[in-house]
Amino acid sequence: MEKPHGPPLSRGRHGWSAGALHVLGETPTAMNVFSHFRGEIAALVERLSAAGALPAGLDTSRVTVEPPRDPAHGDLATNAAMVLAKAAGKPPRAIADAIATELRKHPSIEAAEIAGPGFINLRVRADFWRERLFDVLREGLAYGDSGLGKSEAVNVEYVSTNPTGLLHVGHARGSVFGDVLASLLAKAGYKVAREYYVNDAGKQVEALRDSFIGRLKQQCGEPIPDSAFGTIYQYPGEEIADAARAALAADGARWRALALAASPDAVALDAAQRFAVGYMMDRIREDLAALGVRHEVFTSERHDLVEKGKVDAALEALTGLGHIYTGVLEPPKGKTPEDWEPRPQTLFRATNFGDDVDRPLKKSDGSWTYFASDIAYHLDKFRRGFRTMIDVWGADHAGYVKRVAAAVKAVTDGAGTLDVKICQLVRFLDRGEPVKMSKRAGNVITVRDVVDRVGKDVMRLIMLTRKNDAPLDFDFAKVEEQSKDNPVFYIQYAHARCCSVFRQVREVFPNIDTKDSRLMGISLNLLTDSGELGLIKALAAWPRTVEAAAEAHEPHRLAFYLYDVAAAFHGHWNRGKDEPGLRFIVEGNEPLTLARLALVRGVQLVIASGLGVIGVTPVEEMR
RNA sequence: GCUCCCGUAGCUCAGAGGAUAGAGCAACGGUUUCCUAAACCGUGGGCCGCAGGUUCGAGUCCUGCCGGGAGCGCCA
Repeated sequence: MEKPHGPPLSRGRHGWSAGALHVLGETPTAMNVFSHFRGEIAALVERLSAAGALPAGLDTSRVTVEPPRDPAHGDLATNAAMVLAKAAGKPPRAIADAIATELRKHPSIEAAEIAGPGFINLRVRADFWRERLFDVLREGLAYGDSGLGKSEAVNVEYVSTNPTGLLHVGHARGSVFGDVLASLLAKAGYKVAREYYVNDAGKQVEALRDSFIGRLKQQCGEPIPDSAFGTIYQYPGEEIADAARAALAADGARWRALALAASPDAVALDAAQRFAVGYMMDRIREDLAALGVRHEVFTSERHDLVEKGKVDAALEALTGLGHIYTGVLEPPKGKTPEDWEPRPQTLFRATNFGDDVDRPLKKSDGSWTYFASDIAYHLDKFRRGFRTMIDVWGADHAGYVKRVAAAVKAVTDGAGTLDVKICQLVRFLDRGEPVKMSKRAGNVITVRDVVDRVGKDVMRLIMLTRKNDAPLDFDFAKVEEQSKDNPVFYIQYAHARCCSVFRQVREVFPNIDTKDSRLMGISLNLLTDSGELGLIKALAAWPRTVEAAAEAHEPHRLAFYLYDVAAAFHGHWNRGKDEPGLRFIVEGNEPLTLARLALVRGVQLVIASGLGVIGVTPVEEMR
């Protein structure tokens, strides 16, 4: 991603450890304050070693710099003294003393205090924080972009619902989660591929085809009752009737001939299947677009794997590695199915790679199992250059994680890693009452239904208000409420308030120039209030939040962060109600107003930047 | 029976191996009907399910239990 480079403003002006920073190779992207000072402290430890105050060759990899739990302790806390104590052969507090003494000489450090078992609490000078606000203004929406990923290729696969019906609400969470995770990783400097796996090879798509043909027959006048769909024909969904209508509208003669044929040949059947799958995928893509979810790669199980022989090839590879054998599985313990019979099967030695039992690769009719194509699919991703793969699945697939992770390990010979993110169920409620998920027989509530009702912004943000592996409540009454209890409203409102300040300032200062270029040229020394500095500190936490969320594959952290920033902003705004001197627009004092506008602009940019990753529109006005 | 996920304030949940564990709601007590936009300020509330272990340090990592949810040969 293109962004203006150039070192942070504090660099080089003072000369403290200027050389050491280069040794550490810190990237000149927007500063992650915490990793910045981690680097400073690591360099300092080296200098103390060189001077003989500490032993040489200390390992500083476990040194962390974090926000202290209690803000009263300062801006930053480091555990350096404690993690170095053992190797240095000195008590933590002695090391802390040495480090703190040096840190007090640092031009950006106002105070360094030793606390508890050997923490060093740092207070950073206000000037340093004010310069971080310039970082925000300079980088704009790109603030928070990170080089963390070092352009490493990562494949994120999400949604991947079967093309046998529409995208129902149950798929919304994984869709949003995957989409935002992909955006987040891109912001953190990874090269991301957004992928959808189309399961168009199994019996289910044949059943779709047959239901589609049934609908064709019905629409061509054959006496097939609606009750046949869901019984004789597997899929009852109205969308399959839509598909039939679309087919007849496009080429009536051709599809009528197929519908009325006594026994269609294989070519005709295949054409019907392709049409039905194509139609469903179009509808799914439309609904995903309405939700703002996009993919770059659609991999077809049938066309890209099976027909290209990649399933056979993958299984041959596994065989070559010695991970496949023929054997008989034990029945599942505790609950043996009625029709259980011991039978020799083609098995993958999953137990060698952390799974609990070996897994079958062939069905009794000799065809590959779904698991077999999944192995081929992940090998295919790996061969396309993705060592890191992330799959986003629904809770109902949780039991499948171990075997696929085992297969990835086996088939890539340990070189590929798979992280499966499981999204727990969403309970859709209205005023606390569960919402029925089926409208009438065979017609479930779709993602589109909900997006049409509440909008994509609400849908997306709410889906990130919980950790992926915790269940989530989606209450229609609550998410549409305009109050501070609604996180969507609360965050949007903070952004809208920022916009409102810029609109209103013209009434007081008709000719004021509030362009970023102007704001970057002013002095921020007038920002002295604790609320103002607190807001800047909140903004300065954005790069760290992006990096941490990306590393953990946890996009929900962005939503929580934005809520915190909004809370800090609303809190400061509210203080201005009682103390007019704290308001952003100060009549008769343009320099102060400009400094505060810079702060408002920073809040606006960071919220817009964060909402951008989440895929939510930052609104300029509440309505 | 086995596997995975969850268990943190009355409720819904945050919590990146660090200090005296946080937020919102609810409860309680006050303020305000202002116009800078949909309220604001404050208070109380906790064996972080239980028991061990690793660690200088565990809500966080490991093991075992207890409780809740999901899944469990060839479907996808």
